[in-house]
Amino acid sequence: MEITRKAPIGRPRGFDADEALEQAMMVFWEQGYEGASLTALTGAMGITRKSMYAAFGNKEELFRKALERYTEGPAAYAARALEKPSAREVATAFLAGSVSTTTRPGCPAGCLGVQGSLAAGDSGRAARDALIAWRDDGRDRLRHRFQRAVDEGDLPPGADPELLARYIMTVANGIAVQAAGGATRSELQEVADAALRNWPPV
Amino acid sequence: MEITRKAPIGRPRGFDADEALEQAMMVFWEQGYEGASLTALTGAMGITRKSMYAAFGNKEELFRKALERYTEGPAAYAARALEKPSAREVATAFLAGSVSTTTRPGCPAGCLGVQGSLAAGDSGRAARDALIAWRDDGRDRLRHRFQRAVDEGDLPPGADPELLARYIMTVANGIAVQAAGGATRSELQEVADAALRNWPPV
DNA sequence: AAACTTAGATACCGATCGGTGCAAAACAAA
DNA sequence: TTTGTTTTGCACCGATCGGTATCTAAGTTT
Repeated sequence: MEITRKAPIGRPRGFDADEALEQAMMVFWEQGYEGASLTALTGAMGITRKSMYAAFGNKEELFRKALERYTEGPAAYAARALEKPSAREVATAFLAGSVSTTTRPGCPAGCLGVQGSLAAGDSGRAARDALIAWRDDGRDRLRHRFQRAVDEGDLPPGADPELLARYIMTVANGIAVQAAGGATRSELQEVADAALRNWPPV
Repeated sequence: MEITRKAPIGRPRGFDADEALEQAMMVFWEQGYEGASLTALTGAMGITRKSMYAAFGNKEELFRKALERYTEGPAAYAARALEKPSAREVATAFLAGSVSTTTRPGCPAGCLGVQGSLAAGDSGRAARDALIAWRDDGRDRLRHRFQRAVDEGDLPPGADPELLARYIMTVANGIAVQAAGGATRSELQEVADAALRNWPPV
C-alpha cells in the first residue's frame, strides 16, 4: 500500500526527542527561562543547537513544550486531584501533590510553573505570560470542580468556588516558593495540613 | 574644628544616590535580578554605568542594597506586624501588608523578595541565595514572635511556632505569586482572610 | 547504483551582557 | 591660581546571548 509509511524520508535523527525534551524541562525547572542558556539546554539534551532548532523551533517553543511535558509528568497530580470524589479530597490531593512534586529527590526543588519565570526582562515576557496562563488554567479547573461540588451539595451552598480555588492555588504557589528555598517535604506537608484545617464546613 | 567636615573633597556627584537606588529597586522588582540589565537599571536611575559602579560596586551589590531598601520601604509592613500585641494580630497584619504591598498601584505587582530570583543560571545564584536568606530571616522573626506568644500564653501551649511561622510565610509567598499573575487586592485579601480562619485556637 | 532529503558538527553571525580605560569637567584645599 | 581628588560621559573590552549558514554524513526512494 502506498498509504502506509513506516519511516520518514531522509536521515533519521540520532536522538530521542522525548528524552531530550525531558532534559530541557529539567534545566528550565532548575534555572528558569532566562537563566537557562542554549548552551546549558543543548548540553543537557545531548544535542547541538542546530538539532534543537530543527526539532523544537526556538528557545521559547522549547519552553512551551517543556511546560506541556511538565504538566503531563511531574504536575499530573493536578489532573488526578481534580478527579477525586469530594471537594475536600480534591483540595487535599492537590496540595499533597504540590508538596511531593516540589520536593522530589532527583528533580529541582520547587515548581516549574512558578519559578520558570515570575519577573522577567523583555526577552522573557512571553515565557512569563505563558506561565501566568498556565497557573490561571489550573485555578480555573479547581474553580469549576468546586462549583460542581457546590451544585452537587458536596460543598455547602454558601461556599465560594472562586475563593476556594484561589485559596488552594495560593497555598500551592507558596509551597513552591518554600520548596525552592529548601523547605523539606515533611515541613511542607504540615503546612498543607494546616491550610486545610479550615476547609468548609468548618 | 578639624573634626567637622561638611563636604567631601573632589567633584560632588550629580545625582541623589537614595533616589537612584529607589529606581534600581523598582527595576529589580519588575524584571528580576537576571532580567534587569545594566542598561535598564542605569536608564531608570538616570546615571551612567560608571557612576553606578562608583556608587554601588557592581550589579550584585546594587541588588543587595536595593533589597535592603525594599525591606525598609515597601516591606516594612513585616517589621510593623511583628510589633502587634497579639499573635493573631501579627499574622493578620503580616498578610494584610503582604497583600497591599504586592498590589500597590505605581509599584510592580508581586514581591521583590520572591520574584527577584527564584530559579537562576550561574550568574544569578548569589542573588537567589540572598533572597532565600531574606525569606528565611522573615520566617525566623515570625517564629520567634510566635514563640514569645506561646510563652506569654497568647497562643495555646500546644501551638507550634515553627509551623505557624512557615504557614504564614507560605501564604504570603503564595500571595506574592498570585499578585505577580495579576490577582487584585480584594481577591488576595479574601484569600488572606480565609487563611486566618483557622488560626489557633480553632 | 543515483537522486533526494534530512541530521549532525563546526564555525560563525550581530546583538547584548556585565564591567572598564580614559580624559574632560567640577569641586575643595592650598 | 594651582594642585589634588572625584565624578561624569563616551567609547570600548572580552564573553556570552539566541540563532544560522555551510558542509558532510546517513538514511530512503527510485
